[in-house]
Amino acid sequence: MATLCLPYQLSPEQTEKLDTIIQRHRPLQKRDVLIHNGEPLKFLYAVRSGSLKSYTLDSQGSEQIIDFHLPGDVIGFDGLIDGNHRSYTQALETTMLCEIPIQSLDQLSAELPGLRKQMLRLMSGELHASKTLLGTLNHHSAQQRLANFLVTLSSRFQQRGLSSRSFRLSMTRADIGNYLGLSVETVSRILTQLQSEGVLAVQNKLVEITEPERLRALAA
Amino acid sequence: MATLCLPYQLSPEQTEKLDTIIQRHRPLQKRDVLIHNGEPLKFLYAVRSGSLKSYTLDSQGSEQIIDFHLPGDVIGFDGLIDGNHRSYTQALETTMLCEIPIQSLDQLSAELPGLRKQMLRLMSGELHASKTLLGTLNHHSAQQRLANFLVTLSSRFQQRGLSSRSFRLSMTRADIGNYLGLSVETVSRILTQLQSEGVLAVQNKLVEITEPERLRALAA
DNA sequence: ACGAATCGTTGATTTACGTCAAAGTGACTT
DNA sequence: AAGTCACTTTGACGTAAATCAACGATTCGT
Repeated sequence: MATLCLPYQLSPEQTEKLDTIIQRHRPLQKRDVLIHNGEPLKFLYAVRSGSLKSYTLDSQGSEQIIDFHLPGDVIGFDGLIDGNHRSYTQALETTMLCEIPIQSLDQLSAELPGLRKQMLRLMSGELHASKTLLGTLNHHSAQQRLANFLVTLSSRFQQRGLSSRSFRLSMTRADIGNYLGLSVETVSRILTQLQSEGVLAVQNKLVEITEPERLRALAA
Repeated sequence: MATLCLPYQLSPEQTEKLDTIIQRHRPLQKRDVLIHNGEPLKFLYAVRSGSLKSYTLDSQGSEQIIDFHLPGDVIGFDGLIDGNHRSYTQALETTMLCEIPIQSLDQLSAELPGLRKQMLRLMSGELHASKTLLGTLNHHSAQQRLANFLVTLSSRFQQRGLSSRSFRLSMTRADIGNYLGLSVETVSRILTQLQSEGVLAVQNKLVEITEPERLRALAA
Protein backbone atom coordinates (compact mmCIF):
# COMPACT_ATOMS: atom_id res chain seq x y z
CA MET A 1 0.00 0.00 0.00
CA ALA A 2 2.67 2.49 1.01
CA THR A 3 4.73 1.68 -2.06
CA LEU A 4 1.69 2.29 -4.21
CA CYS A 5 1.02 5.63 -2.63
CA LEU A 6 4.49 6.97 -1.98
CA PRO A 7 6.67 5.09 -4.41
CA TYR A 8 10.05 6.19 -3.14
CA GLN A 9 13.22 4.81 -1.72
CA LEU A 10 12.20 3.63 1.75
CA SER A 11 13.42 0.53 3.54
CA PRO A 12 11.05 -2.43 3.98
CA GLU A 13 10.81 -1.62 7.66
CA GLN A 14 9.86 1.98 6.93
CA THR A 15 7.36 0.91 4.32
CA GLU A 16 5.71 -1.41 6.79
CA LYS A 17 5.29 1.35 9.35
CA LEU A 18 3.87 3.68 6.74
CA ASP A 19 1.39 1.01 5.73
CA THR A 20 -0.15 1.13 9.16
CA ILE A 21 -1.22 4.76 8.75
CA ILE A 22 -2.12 5.04 5.06
CA GLN A 23 -5.73 4.45 4.02
CA ARG A 24 -7.34 3.95 0.66
CA HIS A 25 -9.76 6.77 -0.20
CA ARG A 26 -13.03 6.26 -2.03
CA PRO A 27 -12.66 6.90 -5.78
CA LEU A 28 -13.51 10.37 -7.05
CA GLN A 29 -15.62 10.98 -10.12
CA LYS A 30 -14.95 13.76 -12.61
CA ARG A 31 -15.83 17.16 -11.09
CA ASP A 32 -15.92 15.78 -7.52
CA VAL A 33 -14.30 18.26 -5.16
CA LEU A 34 -11.80 16.62 -2.82
CA ILE A 35 -10.72 19.69 -0.89
CA HIS A 36 -12.56 22.91 -0.16
CA ASN A 37 -10.76 26.15 0.59
CA GLY A 38 -10.57 26.83 4.31
CA GLU A 39 -11.20 23.28 5.44
CA PRO A 40 -9.01 22.01 8.24
CA LEU A 41 -6.15 19.92 6.94
CA LYS A 42 -6.41 16.39 8.32
CA PHE A 43 -4.87 14.34 5.55
CA LEU A 44 -2.38 14.57 2.78
CA TYR A 45 -3.51 12.78 -0.37
CA ALA A 46 -1.35 10.78 -2.72
CA VAL A 47 -2.68 10.34 -6.25
CA ARG A 48 -2.72 6.71 -7.38
CA SER A 49 -4.46 7.16 -10.71
CA GLY A 50 -6.36 9.89 -12.52
CA SER A 51 -5.71 13.58 -12.12
CA LEU A 52 -6.90 16.72 -10.36
CA LYS A 53 -6.60 20.47 -10.50
CA SER A 54 -6.10 22.88 -7.60
CA TYR A 55 -7.41 26.40 -7.81
CA THR A 56 -8.36 29.43 -5.79
CA LEU A 57 -11.27 31.75 -6.39
CA ASP A 58 -10.54 35.45 -6.72
CA SER A 59 -12.72 38.27 -5.44
CA GLN A 60 -14.95 38.05 -8.51
CA GLY A 61 -15.37 34.34 -7.96
CA SER A 62 -13.37 33.21 -10.95
CA GLU A 63 -11.03 30.26 -10.89
CA GLN A 64 -7.27 30.62 -10.79
CA ILE A 65 -5.69 27.27 -11.48
CA ILE A 66 -2.58 26.75 -9.42
CA ASP A 67 -1.58 23.22 -10.16
CA PHE A 68 -2.40 19.94 -11.86
CA HIS A 69 -1.85 16.72 -9.93
CA LEU A 70 -0.82 13.47 -11.57
CA PRO A 71 -0.31 9.97 -10.18
CA GLY A 72 2.54 9.99 -7.67
CA ASP A 73 1.90 13.57 -6.57
CA VAL A 74 1.13 14.40 -2.97
CA ILE A 75 -1.54 17.02 -2.36
CA GLY A 76 -1.94 19.32 0.62
CA PHE A 77 1.48 20.69 1.56
CA ASP A 78 0.47 24.30 1.19
CA GLY A 79 -2.07 23.89 3.98
CA LEU A 80 0.57 23.20 6.62
CA ILE A 81 1.03 26.94 7.30
CA ASP A 82 -1.90 27.12 9.62
CA GLY A 83 -3.54 23.73 9.31
CA ASN A 84 -6.13 24.85 6.77
CA HIS A 85 -6.32 24.15 3.08
CA ARG A 86 -5.66 27.19 0.92
CA SER A 87 -7.37 26.11 -2.26
CA TYR A 88 -9.95 23.87 -3.87
CA THR A 89 -8.95 20.58 -5.43
CA GLN A 90 -11.17 18.90 -7.97
CA ALA A 91 -10.95 15.67 -9.96
CA LEU A 92 -10.51 16.04 -13.72
CA GLU A 93 -11.47 12.42 -14.29
CA THR A 94 -12.12 9.29 -12.25
CA THR A 95 -9.37 9.34 -9.67
CA MET A 96 -7.98 7.00 -7.01
CA LEU A 97 -6.25 8.34 -3.92
CA CYS A 98 -4.59 7.34 -0.69
CA GLU A 99 -5.06 9.42 2.41
CA ILE A 100 -2.30 9.98 4.91
CA PRO A 101 -3.28 11.35 8.32
CA ILE A 102 -1.13 14.37 9.07
CA GLN A 103 -0.80 13.68 12.73
CA SER A 104 0.38 10.10 12.38
CA LEU A 105 2.74 11.19 9.64
CA ASP A 106 4.27 13.78 11.91
CA GLN A 107 4.75 11.30 14.73
CA LEU A 108 6.18 8.72 12.38
CA SER A 109 8.56 11.20 10.81
CA ALA A 110 10.11 11.86 14.22
CA GLU A 111 11.23 8.22 14.28
CA LEU A 112 12.17 7.84 10.63
CA PRO A 113 14.77 10.27 9.30
CA GLY A 114 14.27 8.80 5.81
CA LEU A 115 10.60 9.68 5.83
CA ARG A 116 11.31 13.13 7.14
CA LYS A 117 13.79 13.69 4.36
CA GLN A 118 11.34 12.36 1.81
CA MET A 119 8.65 14.78 2.94
CA LEU A 120 11.05 17.69 2.80
CA ARG A 121 12.14 16.59 -0.63
CA LEU A 122 8.56 16.49 -1.89
CA MET A 123 7.77 19.94 -0.51
CA SER A 124 11.03 21.35 -1.71
CA GLY A 125 10.44 19.91 -5.16
CA GLU A 126 7.00 21.45 -5.32
CA LEU A 127 8.39 24.77 -4.17
CA HIS A 128 11.08 24.67 -6.79
CA ALA A 129 8.63 23.70 -9.53
CA SER A 130 6.36 26.54 -8.55
CA LYS A 131 9.14 29.10 -8.58
CA THR A 132 10.52 27.84 -11.86
CA LEU A 133 7.09 28.09 -13.41
CA LEU A 134 6.84 31.64 -12.18
CA GLY A 135 10.03 32.54 -13.99
CA THR A 136 8.87 30.72 -17.08
CA LEU A 137 5.49 32.41 -17.31
CA ASN A 138 6.86 35.86 -16.60
CA HIS A 139 9.40 35.92 -19.33
CA HIS A 140 8.09 33.83 -22.19
CA SER A 141 5.72 34.06 -25.12
CA ALA A 142 2.49 32.11 -25.40
CA GLN A 143 4.18 29.53 -27.61
CA GLN A 144 7.06 29.09 -25.21
CA ARG A 145 4.67 28.71 -22.28
CA LEU A 146 2.64 26.06 -23.99
CA ALA A 147 5.71 24.20 -25.24
CA ASN A 148 7.09 24.31 -21.73
CA PHE A 149 3.82 23.03 -20.32
CA LEU A 150 3.83 20.06 -22.67
CA VAL A 151 7.48 19.27 -22.03
CA THR A 152 6.91 19.38 -18.29
CA LEU A 153 3.86 17.14 -18.53
CA SER A 154 5.78 14.77 -20.75
CA SER A 155 8.64 14.42 -18.31
CA ARG A 156 6.26 13.97 -15.40
CA PHE A 157 4.61 11.11 -17.25
CA GLN A 158 7.98 9.62 -18.00
CA GLN A 159 9.03 9.76 -14.35
CA ARG A 160 5.93 7.71 -13.58
CA GLY A 161 6.81 5.09 -16.13
CA LEU A 162 4.24 6.24 -18.68
CA SER A 163 4.81 7.28 -22.26
CA SER A 164 6.52 10.64 -22.63
CA ARG A 165 5.66 10.82 -26.32
CA SER A 166 1.92 10.47 -26.29
CA PHE A 167 -0.56 11.15 -23.55
CA ARG A 168 -4.04 12.38 -22.80
CA LEU A 169 -4.69 15.92 -21.59
CA SER A 170 -7.26 15.37 -18.88
CA MET A 171 -7.77 19.11 -18.49
CA THR A 172 -9.66 21.34 -20.92
CA ARG A 173 -8.01 24.00 -23.11
CA ALA A 174 -9.64 26.55 -20.84
CA ASP A 175 -7.88 24.96 -17.85
CA ILE A 176 -4.55 25.05 -19.65
CA GLY A 177 -5.06 28.67 -20.63
CA ASN A 178 -6.07 29.62 -17.13
CA TYR A 179 -2.99 27.89 -15.71
CA LEU A 180 -0.63 29.51 -18.22
CA GLY A 181 -2.25 32.94 -18.18
CA LEU A 182 -3.49 32.64 -21.77
CA SER A 183 -6.93 32.77 -23.37
CA VAL A 184 -8.57 29.59 -24.63
CA GLU A 185 -8.33 30.86 -28.16
CA THR A 186 -4.59 31.37 -27.91
CA VAL A 187 -4.08 27.87 -26.55
CA SER A 188 -6.10 26.42 -29.36
CA ARG A 189 -4.35 28.45 -32.04
CA ILE A 190 -0.92 27.51 -30.81
CA LEU A 191 -1.76 23.84 -30.63
CA THR A 192 -2.91 23.83 -34.25
CA GLN A 193 0.14 25.85 -35.20
CA LEU A 194 2.50 23.38 -33.52
CA GLN A 195 0.65 20.60 -35.27
CA SER A 196 0.96 22.23 -38.68
CA GLU A 197 4.68 22.65 -38.03
CA GLY A 198 4.89 18.92 -37.40
CA VAL A 199 6.02 19.17 -33.79
CA LEU A 200 2.83 17.67 -32.39
CA ALA A 201 -0.02 15.50 -33.52
CA VAL A 202 -3.10 16.65 -31.65
CA GLN A 203 -6.35 14.78 -31.78
CA ASN A 204 -8.77 16.17 -29.31
CA LYS A 205 -7.41 15.38 -25.82
CA LEU A 206 -4.73 13.10 -27.19
CA VAL A 207 -1.31 14.60 -27.82
CA GLU A 208 1.60 12.96 -29.53
CA ILE A 209 4.92 14.74 -29.45
CA THR A 210 6.33 13.86 -32.83
CA GLU A 211 9.49 15.94 -32.52
CA PRO A 212 10.45 16.13 -28.82
CA GLU A 213 13.69 17.90 -29.65
CA ARG A 214 12.06 20.79 -31.43
CA LEU A 215 9.41 21.08 -28.75
CA ARG A 216 12.09 21.26 -26.09
CA ALA A 217 13.89 23.90 -28.13
CA LEU A 218 10.70 25.96 -28.31
CA ALA A 219 10.23 25.66 -24.55
CA ALA A 220 13.60 27.25 -23.87
CA MET B 1 20.71 34.61 18.97
CA ALA B 2 18.05 32.12 17.95
CA THR B 3 15.30 34.59 18.73
CA LEU B 4 17.02 37.12 16.52
CA CYS B 5 17.28 34.72 13.64
CA LEU B 6 14.09 32.74 13.86
CA PRO B 7 11.78 34.98 15.81
CA TYR B 8 8.92 32.57 16.35
CA GLN B 9 6.99 30.94 19.12
CA LEU B 10 9.48 28.50 20.62
CA SER B 11 9.89 27.63 24.29
CA PRO B 12 12.98 28.91 26.17
CA GLU B 13 14.32 25.38 26.21
CA GLN B 14 13.92 25.04 22.47
CA THR B 15 15.46 28.42 21.88
CA GLU B 16 18.46 27.44 23.92
CA LYS B 17 19.02 24.29 21.90
CA LEU B 18 18.69 26.23 18.69
CA ASP B 19 21.25 28.70 19.91
CA THR B 20 23.86 26.00 20.03
CA ILE B 21 23.70 25.41 16.28
CA ILE B 22 23.06 28.86 14.83
CA GLN B 23 26.04 30.94 13.74
CA ARG B 24 26.38 34.57 12.80
CA HIS B 25 27.42 35.01 9.17
CA ARG B 26 29.79 37.72 7.96
CA PRO B 27 27.90 40.78 6.66
CA LEU B 28 27.27 40.95 2.94
CA GLN B 29 27.84 44.08 0.89
CA LYS B 30 25.56 45.18 -1.94
CA ARG B 31 25.96 42.88 -4.95
CA ASP B 32 27.72 40.17 -2.93
CA VAL B 33 26.50 36.75 -4.00
CA LEU B 34 25.61 34.53 -1.04
CA ILE B 35 24.52 31.44 -2.93
CA HIS B 36 25.56 30.16 -6.34
CA ASN B 37 23.35 27.90 -8.40
CA GLY B 38 24.36 24.24 -8.06
CA GLU B 39 26.32 24.63 -4.85
CA PRO B 40 25.75 21.96 -2.23
CA LEU B 41 23.31 23.10 0.41
CA LYS B 42 25.01 23.14 3.79
CA PHE B 43 23.16 25.93 5.56
CA LEU B 44 19.86 27.66 5.61
CA TYR B 45 20.19 31.42 6.06
CA ALA B 46 17.93 33.65 8.12
CA VAL B 47 17.93 37.32 7.18
CA ARG B 48 18.53 39.60 10.17
CA SER B 49 18.72 42.92 8.33
CA GLY B 50 19.02 44.11 4.74
CA SER B 51 17.56 42.31 1.77
CA LEU B 52 18.44 39.97 -1.08
CA LYS B 53 17.09 38.69 -4.37
CA SER B 54 17.06 35.12 -5.65
CA TYR B 55 17.20 34.44 -9.35
CA THR B 56 17.95 31.82 -11.95
CA LEU B 57 19.72 32.35 -15.25
CA ASP B 58 17.93 31.15 -18.38
CA SER B 59 19.57 29.61 -21.42
CA GLN B 60 20.49 33.04 -22.77
CA GLY B 61 22.06 33.93 -19.47
CA SER B 62 19.49 36.49 -18.42
CA GLU B 63 18.23 36.84 -14.88
CA GLN B 64 14.83 35.61 -13.78
CA ILE B 65 14.07 36.96 -10.35
CA ILE B 66 12.21 34.44 -8.25
CA ASP B 67 12.01 36.09 -4.87
CA PHE B 68 13.01 38.97 -2.66
CA HIS B 69 14.11 38.21 0.89
CA LEU B 70 13.45 40.53 3.82
CA PRO B 71 14.46 40.36 7.48
CA GLY B 72 12.87 37.31 9.09
CA ASP B 73 12.86 35.27 5.90
CA VAL B 74 14.68 31.96 5.73
CA ILE B 75 16.55 31.21 2.52
CA GLY B 76 17.38 27.85 1.00
CA PHE B 77 14.34 25.61 1.28
CA ASP B 78 14.11 24.94 -2.42
CA GLY B 79 17.52 23.26 -2.34
CA LEU B 80 16.33 20.42 -0.13
CA ILE B 81 15.16 18.41 -3.16
CA ASP B 82 18.57 17.03 -3.87
CA GLY B 83 20.82 18.93 -1.50
CA ASN B 84 21.89 21.52 -4.06
CA HIS B 85 20.87 25.15 -4.35
CA ARG B 86 18.66 25.85 -7.35
CA SER B 87 19.29 29.54 -7.76
CA TYR B 88 21.60 32.46 -7.10
CA THR B 89 21.02 34.74 -4.14
CA GLN B 90 22.52 38.21 -4.07
CA ALA B 91 22.45 41.06 -1.55
CA LEU B 92 20.56 44.18 -2.60
CA GLU B 93 22.21 46.22 0.16
CA THR B 94 24.39 45.64 3.21
CA THR B 95 22.88 42.55 4.78
CA MET B 96 23.27 40.58 8.02
CA LEU B 97 22.53 36.87 8.19
CA CYS B 98 22.52 33.88 10.47
CA GLU B 99 23.51 30.51 9.16
CA ILE B 100 21.80 27.32 10.28
CA PRO B 101 23.58 24.05 9.49
CA ILE B 102 21.12 21.75 7.76
CA GLN B 103 22.38 18.61 9.38
CA SER B 104 22.16 19.86 12.93
CA LEU B 105 18.76 21.31 12.17
CA ASP B 106 17.55 17.95 10.96
CA GLN B 107 18.82 16.17 14.05
CA LEU B 108 17.38 18.79 16.33
CA SER B 109 14.01 18.69 14.60
CA ALA B 110 13.71 14.98 15.40
CA GLU B 111 13.74 15.92 19.09
CA LEU B 112 11.66 19.06 18.93
CA PRO B 113 8.20 18.71 17.39
CA GLY B 114 7.73 22.46 17.69
CA LEU B 115 10.77 23.15 15.56
CA ARG B 116 9.69 20.57 13.02
CA LYS B 117 6.29 22.20 12.80
CA GLN B 118 7.90 25.62 12.48
CA MET B 119 10.06 24.49 9.57
CA LEU B 120 7.08 22.96 7.81
CA ARG B 121 5.14 26.14 8.41
CA LEU B 122 7.88 28.24 6.86
CA MET B 123 8.17 26.02 3.80
CA SER B 124 4.45 25.73 3.46
CA GLY B 125 4.08 29.50 3.72
CA GLU B 126 6.64 30.03 1.02
CA LEU B 127 4.94 27.48 -1.17
CA HIS B 128 1.62 29.16 -0.68
CA ALA B 129 3.04 32.61 -1.38
CA SER B 130 4.65 31.36 -4.55
CA LYS B 131 1.47 29.74 -5.82
CA THR B 132 -0.60 32.77 -4.94
CA LEU B 133 1.81 35.00 -6.81
CA LEU B 134 1.52 32.73 -9.81
CA GLY B 135 -2.24 33.18 -9.85
CA THR B 136 -1.84 36.90 -9.39
CA LEU B 137 0.60 37.39 -12.22
CA ASN B 138 -1.27 35.19 -14.63
CA HIS B 139 -4.57 36.95 -14.38
CA HIS B 140 -3.89 40.59 -13.66
CA SER B 141 -2.93 43.78 -15.43
CA ALA B 142 0.35 45.58 -14.95
CA GLN B 143 -1.27 48.01 -12.53
CA GLN B 144 -2.83 45.23 -10.49
CA ARG B 145 0.47 43.38 -10.34
CA LEU B 146 2.37 46.38 -9.12
CA ALA B 147 -0.33 47.31 -6.61
CA ASN B 148 -0.27 43.75 -5.37
CA PHE B 149 3.51 43.82 -5.10
CA LEU B 150 3.42 46.95 -2.99
CA VAL B 151 0.62 45.68 -0.76
CA THR B 152 2.49 42.43 -0.19
CA LEU B 153 5.72 44.26 0.62
CA SER B 154 3.83 46.54 2.95
CA SER B 155 2.30 43.69 4.90
CA ARG B 156 5.60 41.86 5.09
CA PHE B 157 7.16 44.98 6.62
CA GLN B 158 4.28 45.25 9.03
CA GLN B 159 4.67 41.64 10.16
CA ARG B 160 8.24 42.50 11.01
CA GLY B 161 7.22 45.47 13.11
CA LEU B 162 8.27 48.04 10.51
CA SER B 163 6.17 50.75 8.94
CA SER B 164 3.62 49.44 6.49
CA ARG B 165 2.94 52.93 5.14
CA SER B 166 6.36 54.04 4.07
CA PHE B 167 9.41 52.03 3.17
CA ARG B 168 12.44 51.86 0.96
CA LEU B 169 12.52 49.72 -2.18
CA SER B 170 15.95 48.15 -1.99
CA MET B 171 15.52 46.65 -5.44
CA THR B 172 15.69 48.61 -8.71
CA ARG B 173 12.70 49.20 -11.01
CA ALA B 174 14.31 46.71 -13.36
CA ASP B 175 14.29 44.10 -10.59
CA ILE B 176 10.64 44.78 -9.85
CA GLY B 177 9.76 44.55 -13.52
CA ASN B 178 11.68 41.33 -13.92
CA TYR B 179 9.95 39.83 -10.90
CA LEU B 180 6.48 40.87 -12.07
CA GLY B 181 7.00 40.11 -15.73
CA LEU B 182 6.87 43.77 -16.77
CA SER B 183 9.29 46.08 -18.53
CA VAL B 184 11.16 48.76 -16.59
CA GLU B 185 9.28 51.42 -18.49
CA THR B 186 5.91 50.01 -17.50
CA VAL B 187 6.90 49.86 -13.83
CA SER B 188 8.06 53.45 -13.95
CA ARG B 189 4.97 54.68 -15.78
CA ILE B 190 2.62 52.96 -13.37
CA LEU B 191 4.43 54.30 -10.33
CA THR B 192 4.11 57.86 -11.61
CA GLN B 193 0.50 57.20 -12.51
CA LEU B 194 -0.31 55.90 -9.02
CA GLN B 195 1.43 58.94 -7.64
CA SER B 196 -0.55 61.35 -9.80
CA GLU B 197 -3.73 59.60 -8.63
CA GLY B 198 -2.66 60.30 -5.06
CA VAL B 199 -2.40 56.65 -4.00
CA LEU B 200 1.36 56.80 -3.52
CA ALA B 201 4.06 59.31 -2.88
CA VAL B 202 7.19 58.07 -4.61
CA GLN B 203 10.52 59.73 -4.15
CA ASN B 204 13.23 57.69 -5.71
CA LYS B 205 13.54 54.47 -3.70
CA LEU B 206 11.23 55.76 -0.97
CA VAL B 207 7.57 54.87 -1.21
CA GLU B 208 4.78 56.16 0.94
CA ILE B 209 1.38 54.59 0.59
CA THR B 210 -0.89 57.55 1.10
CA GLU B 211 -4.15 55.69 0.48
CA PRO B 212 -3.67 52.05 1.53
CA GLU B 213 -7.33 51.29 0.96
CA ARG B 214 -7.33 52.35 -2.66
CA LEU B 215 -4.07 50.54 -3.28
CA ARG B 216 -5.52 47.36 -1.83
CA ALA B 217 -8.58 47.79 -4.02
CA LEU B 218 -6.37 48.10 -7.08
CA ALA B 219 -4.48 44.96 -6.10
CA ALA B 220 -7.63 42.82 -6.10
C1' DA C 1 -29.89 7.28 -29.25
C1' DC C 2 -31.22 11.93 -28.96
C1' DG C 3 -30.89 16.74 -27.88
C1' DA C 4 -28.47 19.93 -24.90
C1' DA C 5 -24.58 21.57 -23.03
C1' DT C 6 -19.84 21.92 -22.89
C1' DC C 7 -15.68 22.29 -25.33
C1' DG C 8 -12.83 23.54 -29.31
C1' DT C 9 -11.58 26.04 -33.53
C1' DT C 10 -11.11 29.93 -36.65
C1' DG C 11 -11.44 34.78 -38.12
C1' DA C 12 -11.68 40.00 -37.44
C1' DT C 13 -10.67 43.70 -34.45
C1' DT C 14 -8.80 46.07 -30.40
C1' DT C 15 -5.54 47.11 -26.80
C1' DA C 16 -2.21 46.76 -23.13
C1' DC C 17 2.21 46.48 -22.84
C1' DG C 18 6.82 45.83 -24.96
C1' DT C 19 10.44 47.94 -27.67
C1' DC C 20 13.17 51.67 -29.21
C1' DA C 21 15.03 56.13 -28.38
C1' DA C 22 16.64 59.92 -25.79
C1' DA C 23 17.13 62.80 -22.08
C1' DG C 24 17.17 63.53 -16.95
C1' DT C 25 18.72 62.30 -12.14
C1' DG C 26 21.16 60.54 -8.62
C1' DA C 27 25.27 57.99 -6.67
C1' DC C 28 29.99 56.14 -6.50
C1' DT C 29 35.12 57.03 -7.87
C1' DT C 30 39.26 59.39 -8.28
C1' DA D 1 34.43 68.65 -7.64
C1' DA D 2 34.09 66.52 -11.94
C1' DG D 3 33.10 62.74 -14.59
C1' DT D 4 31.43 58.23 -15.21
C1' DC D 5 28.08 54.91 -14.62
C1' DA D 6 23.81 52.97 -13.28
C1' DC D 7 19.19 53.93 -12.73
C1' DT D 8 14.81 56.34 -13.88
C1' DT D 9 11.55 58.80 -16.57
C1' DT D 10 9.00 60.18 -20.72
C1' DG D 11 7.46 59.87 -25.50
C1' DA D 12 6.47 57.58 -30.11
C1' DC D 13 5.54 53.35 -32.23
C1' DG D 14 4.78 48.31 -33.05
C1' DT D 15 2.97 43.89 -31.87
C1' DA D 16 1.51 39.74 -29.35
C1' DA D 17 -2.21 38.25 -27.43
C1' DA D 18 -6.95 39.50 -25.56
C1' DT D 19 -11.58 40.13 -26.85
C1' DC D 20 -15.61 39.60 -29.61
C1' DA D 21 -18.18 36.69 -32.56
C1' DA D 22 -19.72 32.67 -34.85
C1' DC D 23 -19.57 28.17 -35.92
C1' DG D 24 -18.00 22.86 -35.49
C1' DA D 25 -17.15 18.84 -32.61
C1' DT D 26 -17.56 16.04 -28.40
C1' DT D 27 -19.52 14.62 -24.36
C1' DC D 28 -23.22 14.19 -21.17
C1' DG D 29 -27.67 13.32 -19.34
C1' DT D 30 -32.14 11.31 -19.97
